[in-house]
Amino acid sequence: MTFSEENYLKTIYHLMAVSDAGISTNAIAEKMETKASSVTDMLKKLAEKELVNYVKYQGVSLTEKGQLAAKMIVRKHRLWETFLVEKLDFSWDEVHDLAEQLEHIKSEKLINKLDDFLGNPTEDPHGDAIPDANGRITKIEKQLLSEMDKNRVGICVGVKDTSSDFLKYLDKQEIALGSHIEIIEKESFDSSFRIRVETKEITISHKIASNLYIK
Amino acid sequence: MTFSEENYLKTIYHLMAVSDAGISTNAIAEKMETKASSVTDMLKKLAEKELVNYVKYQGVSLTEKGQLAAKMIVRKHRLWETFLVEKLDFSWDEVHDLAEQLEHIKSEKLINKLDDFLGNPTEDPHGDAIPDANGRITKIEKQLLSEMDKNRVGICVGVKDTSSDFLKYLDKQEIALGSHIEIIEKESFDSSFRIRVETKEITISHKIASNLYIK
DNA sequence: AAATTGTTTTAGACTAGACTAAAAAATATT
DNA sequence: AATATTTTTTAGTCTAGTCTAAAACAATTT
Ligand SMILES: [Mn+2]
Ligand SMILES: [Mn+2]
Ligand SMILES: [Mn+2]
Ligand SMILES: [Mn+2]
Repeated sequence: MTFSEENYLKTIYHLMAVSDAGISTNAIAEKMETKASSVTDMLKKLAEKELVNYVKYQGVSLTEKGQLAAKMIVRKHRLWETFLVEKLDFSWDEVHDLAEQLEHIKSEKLINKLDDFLGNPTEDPHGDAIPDANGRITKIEKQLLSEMDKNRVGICVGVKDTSSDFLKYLDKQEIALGSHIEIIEKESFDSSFRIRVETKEITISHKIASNLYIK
Repeated sequence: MTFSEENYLKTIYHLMAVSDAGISTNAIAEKMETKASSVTDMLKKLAEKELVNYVKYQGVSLTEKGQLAAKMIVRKHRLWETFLVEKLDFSWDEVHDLAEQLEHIKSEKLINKLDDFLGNPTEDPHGDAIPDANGRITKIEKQLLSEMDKNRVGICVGVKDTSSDFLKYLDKQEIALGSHIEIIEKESFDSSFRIRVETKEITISHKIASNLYIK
């Protein structure tokens, strides 16, 4: 499988996690910053290889085979991110682009040894689940901070937006995975939140709150 | 720089280490298992980018810029090999092909952090020197076992042939980097060697002896 | 139901990197 | 010095992956 094929599979996989319906050509093109015509070409090729179910004009979905292949790429991506943060001391906002390269290294043995070396982690530095060697995923029940009520407490276990900008903002506010969070007040006017992070009280916008997962 | 360009640079670099003269198109083609015409095309492109000195029909050599670029690829290759053996517990005959992939990951920061993580090694698992971040190489004086006289003793510090077959043979004979070697006898008839490896006495062919570096 | 708008596919072109076959240049042999 | 052989380059073709522009189809509005 080529780099490009792998990137398409991964994109379709991520889009399927959001909407259950058939994934549209345009949605893929937009996410990959490419043109719809390029997507159509690739979908034909992936369909030929039985990695996707593709019917002209009706969007696309992964086959079982395609799903497993996609999961293996996601597995590699998240294990490499974990390696970079845990072992090489990168910060969580730096690792995504590197993992985009590393996820294409072809070797089952390598990734399984890396998995062992890291102690078989179940989540990556952004709180996202790492599929195991068989593609199995242990889901963690978590909730967006924006959907929680006043006075609730919990632990920050993940981020929805993993952009460098957002992660740096969280660093500045000293919000990290594992941080203890308490909802002090919800401002109905602008939907902002007054929260306590560990011992410190801060105000965050609704946008921030809707990108933080709490358990 | 593309994967392919990097592979050509690396090949030219390795060929230059052997012969000082201009590297021939055919030599590159043979080493890369490609066709001479493909090589010519690429040499033009690399010359355009000022990575090689190329004059039609007269072979090619690396420019300063090309040399540094090649050294950085070799650096990455050897650091990744070291990582695989030291940290992930691969054996020395398994890592080359993986490093061929990993050497193309683009990030100075990553490779320098990896270097630190490994304790800034100066040699890879095959005894080959690892260039530092500036491309500097600490040469180790070493000698082919085949060029040593009877009764000489030393330590095995490297292998010339790094093929999986040869390395597996060495494993079988319990010859490793660091092994104490003593030359007991040189058979003039077939140029074979009777040697002591640590405490064990064995006979090795001339071909084997000419692929072992001793210090 | 027809017309408009938006989406998707097709057709055709381009680039990188490979190949084969033929031409040109260099080298070796007589 | 002329001829034969080998090496290298050129010319032209192919594939993967991308793009633009046009055509086909689907969805929405009137
Ligand atoms: Mn990521
Ligand atoms: Mn992640
Ligand atoms: Mn190697
Ligand atoms: Mn090596």
